[in-house]
Amino acid sequence: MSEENQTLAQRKEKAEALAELGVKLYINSFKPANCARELLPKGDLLQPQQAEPGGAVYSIAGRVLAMRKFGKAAFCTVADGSGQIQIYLKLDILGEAVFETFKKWDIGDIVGAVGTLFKTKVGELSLQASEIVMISKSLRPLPDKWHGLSDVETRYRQRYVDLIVTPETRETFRKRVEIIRLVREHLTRRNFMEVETPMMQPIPGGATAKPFKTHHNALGMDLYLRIAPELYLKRLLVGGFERVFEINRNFRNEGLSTRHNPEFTMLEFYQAYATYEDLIALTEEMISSICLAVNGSMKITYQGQEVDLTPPWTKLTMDEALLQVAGIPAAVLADDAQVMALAREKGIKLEENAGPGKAKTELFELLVEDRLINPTFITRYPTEVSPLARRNENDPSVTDRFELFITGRELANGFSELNDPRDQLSRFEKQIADRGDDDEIHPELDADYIRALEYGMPSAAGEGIGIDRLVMLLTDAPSIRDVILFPHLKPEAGLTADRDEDGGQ
RNA sequence: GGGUCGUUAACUCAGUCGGUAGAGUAUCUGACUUUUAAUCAGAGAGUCGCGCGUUCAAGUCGCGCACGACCCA
Repeated sequence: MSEENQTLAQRKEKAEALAELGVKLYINSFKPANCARELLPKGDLLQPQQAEPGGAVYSIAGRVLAMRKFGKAAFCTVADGSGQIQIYLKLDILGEAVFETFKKWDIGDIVGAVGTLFKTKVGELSLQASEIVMISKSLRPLPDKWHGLSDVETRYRQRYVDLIVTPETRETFRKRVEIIRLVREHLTRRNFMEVETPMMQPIPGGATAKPFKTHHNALGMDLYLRIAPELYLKRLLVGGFERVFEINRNFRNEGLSTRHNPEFTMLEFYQAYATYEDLIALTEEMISSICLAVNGSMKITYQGQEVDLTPPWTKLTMDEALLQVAGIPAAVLADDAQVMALAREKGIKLEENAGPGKAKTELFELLVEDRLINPTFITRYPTEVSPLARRNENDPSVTDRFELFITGRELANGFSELNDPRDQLSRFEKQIADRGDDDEIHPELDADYIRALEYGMPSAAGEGIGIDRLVMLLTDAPSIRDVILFPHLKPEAGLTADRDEDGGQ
């Protein structure tokens, strides 16, 4: 014990002292009948220093966040899941013995109180406790009540502490839950059915990314954590489920950044007999209405930038974007050789087999993406970079595909689906032939997917929306780690469980 | 992978030219029965991220490492 920090040692002593007074430290018999949010409005009916007429008895439970002690009386700010309420403890009412146990309370303890309501002379509704209980004794001190917890590493590693002391963090994750609920509701109302497809796949398909590899012992085979659910969802279209969606984790074995976490949440949805234009309309309506529901306005601020999500949103073809936003002359865009030359001139490294489609896409990423602050759909993506999208009827070099950009970031990607098994097979084969030196990316031929298409997949359109990025946008979060409860970090050095000889129960 | 910055008490942070480690909050003791960043008086609390080096002397200078943040690839 002597090796620990002082506070931890002192609290353990207090815990022992309480135990000697006959107070149990970790009970599960107290069930609060009320919560802060429910009681607080009752204060509107009271004048300062007035007790609630009728003297109804309420009970609450929560964590002590602050204490103001006066020798023979005290105020405690207690937080439960719904909010905060103050309890008032008085020697006269509780009696010597109980008040003595209260003196061993600490900030951070989870306690229960039973009592009546009154308003203090400064006008704060308070529960005057007639009974108090210790529900769970806290052994570690909470961060500074005024400055809070600002060390981001601790906020990510010990999210539980962050959630206790940072209201903004609680708010962000409540919003996240609400956003996902609204997405689900939006699609369900339109007769989409929510499904679950494999997270472990023998062939990681549906995107180009490095997968995580794992091994199934009983089957004696390698499996990959999915990089996308796309090919399974489209198998369901073949099966006759005409509108499906999945909100779940994808895994990509790549770098971490403020926009990338190795596991992230993706919405994918597929609608039979629809085109990418239908999905553009759906996306615009869904995201703008969710923003309105969550933020009370379609005009928001993201990291100091004004963003207006009021529909209709801008729609530009990739060529139009390159012309209007990047100022690349139409004559250059129309000439494959000039496009390739321009890309090289801008320092873009193109693989030997890369064509003008790849070059345009790279130029777009370099010169246009960052500048698309208000929502913008970019359409007519080159076929070369869209292995799963349907070719445009009039121009087979581009696909019926779009991506959505907001605050310079890709938020959604959708297209009319390729359902011709012959075209799909040849594009898979090209993808495999073009595989670079990178052994970690495995474009493998998913023969079963081709077989599924051979049974006939209805015409359809499908889309993926990055949920984490959507939540970042709508909660004004600068980093993806701020919208993921437990983001990935390297293990903490030197962390061991405290195994004090008498610390356990 | 590269660059920049950071790591000092439980939390938030100071620490000058290299010369005994500081504050506020929290904690502990005492006073205080309507406070709310309660107040007043007193006290305790440090592996200065880790290691090596330079020096009579290192939180401070140098090198390496760990972890984190941001930027770049």
